[in-house]
Amino acid sequence: MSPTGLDGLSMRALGASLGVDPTAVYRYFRTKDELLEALADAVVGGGGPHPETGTPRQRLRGMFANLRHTLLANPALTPVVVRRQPEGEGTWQGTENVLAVLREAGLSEQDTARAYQALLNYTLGHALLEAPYALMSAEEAEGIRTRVRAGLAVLPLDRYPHVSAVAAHLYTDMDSQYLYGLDLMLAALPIDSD
Amino acid sequence: MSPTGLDGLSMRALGASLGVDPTAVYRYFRTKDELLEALADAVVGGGGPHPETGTPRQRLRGMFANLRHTLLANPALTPVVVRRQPEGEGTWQGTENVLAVLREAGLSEQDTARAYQALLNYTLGHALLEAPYALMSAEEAEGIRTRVRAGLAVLPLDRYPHVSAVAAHLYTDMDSQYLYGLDLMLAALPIDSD
DNA sequence: ACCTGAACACCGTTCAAGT
DNA sequence: ACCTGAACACCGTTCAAGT
Repeated sequence: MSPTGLDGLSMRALGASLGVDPTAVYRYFRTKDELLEALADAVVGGGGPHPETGTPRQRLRGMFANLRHTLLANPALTPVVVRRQPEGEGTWQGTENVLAVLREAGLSEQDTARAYQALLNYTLGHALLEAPYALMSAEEAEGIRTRVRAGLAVLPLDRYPHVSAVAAHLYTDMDSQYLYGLDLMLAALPIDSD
Repeated sequence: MSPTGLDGLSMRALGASLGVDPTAVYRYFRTKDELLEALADAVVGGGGPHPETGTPRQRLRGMFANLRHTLLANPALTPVVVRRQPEGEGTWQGTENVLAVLREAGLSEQDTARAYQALLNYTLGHALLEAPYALMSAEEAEGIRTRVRAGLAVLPLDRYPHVSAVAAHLYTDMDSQYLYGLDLMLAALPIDSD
């Protein structure tokens, strides 16, 4: 099995694919980590003011689904982007946008901060969790989920009745799993009803 | 900086600390991954039937807070445990317990599966996210959070008014961040009121 | 100014050889 | 049955030397 993700990016492999000595890269980046940070910055870079429409909940839903999409656009870089300390235009603009929606929906400063953090941590954590799957082919990922469901369905019925009963509904696609959890959080936010 | 977490566990380092040739370990484990799986199994092992008390929400809260605690008890192993395919007594018993509470609280099979998945993904993702912090000293982790908050508070007020306003409430301790998000999800579950 | 190539201090893993 | 030690194919990184 050839290495995937970040393991596949070695300074030697990079040099080879550039047709250059592996150590030549050190003229431009002091360490491999610095190179990865630069790549992570490029991934995040895009975010403009991005005005979403609809109810507060719909706008928040769009913003975080969008963040998840950005994080998973280059799954090999997902861990690097997620662990990056928050900094840069894009990050701050994104934070400001979310906080504005929460605040204008009637949440207190405390609740705004807590809700933002909860939604952010959920999205970052979920991206970390699914990055390895995003790195494989769709068939490969589906194969794994199918195998897990089959394993669950075959458990002794007398000891694990509920697991057997709902096994077919578990380990579905990651998109709907993410959105279901996101909607739970959004539904519980103390947003003014109008 | 000496390597931390899994990077610190090399076959050579392991051999040295056992006072034995590095390759001797290969008599007992075929690969390093197999060794790590065995360690992950040991981490998960404990879970008995574990009857919690209180309302459904309280019981679910306890169960997932408990799972997070188990996952972070050995932060270096958190990624290994989280990515492990579900298997073994402990895992299945834990799943059965959660599903039972959800089902008995009046959720449909579909909703039971989806709610379980959402709570599980949130907890696994959050553990992945905070494992690096659990690996450092409490002072070190607090130092990082303080620095991030300070960075946020110092942003230009006219462009990021909401960020500046709530900066002091962001990046607090991980325990309350986790519990706040967990409570949001639990609050939104369609549980029978009695 | 930029690239090369040898070298250092590491990895995981294999395998013939020792006891 | 268990351990050793050399070896293979890798890493990230440094640095003197070349152009």
